[in-house]
Amino acid sequence: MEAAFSPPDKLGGAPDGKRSLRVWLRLLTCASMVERRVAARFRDEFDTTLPRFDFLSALDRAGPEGLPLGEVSRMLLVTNGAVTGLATGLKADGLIETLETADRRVRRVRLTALGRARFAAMARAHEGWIEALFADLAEGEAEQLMTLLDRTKRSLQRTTPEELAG
Amino acid sequence: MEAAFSPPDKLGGAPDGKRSLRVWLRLLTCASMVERRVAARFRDEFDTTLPRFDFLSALDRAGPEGLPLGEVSRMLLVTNGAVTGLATGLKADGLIETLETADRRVRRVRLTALGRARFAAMARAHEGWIEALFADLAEGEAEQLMTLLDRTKRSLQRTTPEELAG
DNA sequence: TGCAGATATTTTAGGCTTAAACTATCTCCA
DNA sequence: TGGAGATAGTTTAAGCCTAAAATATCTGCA
Repeated sequence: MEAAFSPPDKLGGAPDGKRSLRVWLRLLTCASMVERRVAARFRDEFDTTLPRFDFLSALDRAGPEGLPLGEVSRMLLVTNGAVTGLATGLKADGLIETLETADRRVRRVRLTALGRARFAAMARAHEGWIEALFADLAEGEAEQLMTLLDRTKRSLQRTTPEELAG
Repeated sequence: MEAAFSPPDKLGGAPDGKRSLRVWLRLLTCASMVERRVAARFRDEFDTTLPRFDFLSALDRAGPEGLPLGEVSRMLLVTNGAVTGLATGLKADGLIETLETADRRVRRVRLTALGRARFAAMARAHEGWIEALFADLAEGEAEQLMTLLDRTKRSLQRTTPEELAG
């Protein structure tokens, strides 16, 4: 349906590649800034890290059933290896526990009571930080941004690794 | 970059905090996806990494004057320690060289001829990847996104760490 | 039934990052 | 002039990430 490449486009001034590049750099800068600040807060106020928070968040949503590590891996967009390490640490801290499963290859984990409590406090704080960071965006702007980011995400998903080859 | 967790999604009557959270998660997801794909390309086609490319890119813009490591650190938004390590590796590969400076605390570096050549090839490829990844965004959408990201960046900068305290 | 291939996780090796402590050098002013 | 404090960079300890190899277990089919 759609060409996998864009022809040279001299119509509007800057060529397409440059414009995409500028969008990407701004996107990256914003993401880095937020991440850095949030990570600092998590460290200072909860003595924890963002990946650990993300892990707990996934389990919080999953409820008492818990989740297999592979599922967590897919949700967090990180490799199995990374998840294994996080799970080890969180278990050592008593925030998660392992469940018995029929398939013994699978390691299904869920929050402990302590884990739930800790996560609730962190999530509340986290929401406040994000709200403060994005406070200058008007409601309409936020909606617009969200829509454009959705379109961006779809563009990224459509572009398979093979198409990118060159 | 870090993976996203997804908050419960209550469309419509969501309070501000939730909307900011959703914007942030989409932003993070997009940034992570691009970063992952670009990193894979750099590894497969040039046997290098994104941070190294970013370092070379900063030096390329700087020209024959080069840059002090501290300046690079500020441009890349990473700590001095990270920059020291990257510089060590790039120098070992013959891509950068150190310049004499009056202030002997300062280590000013610039691209070698080899570094310039390698960077040029990588930059060309990089631009193509980014263009392909964002290809589905119409010209107007890209402009709009850029504007909104600028506003976002300003909101982030306005929000000092102190204000974030809770 | 039994084995080949699929699947889930862990391990390993190597790179990046941070914060904080440390070294070297410079600047300023009493 | 000489030392206190600022500044630039390096080192260290610890955490996260990846890709790829290794383990363990399961499943399907001849």
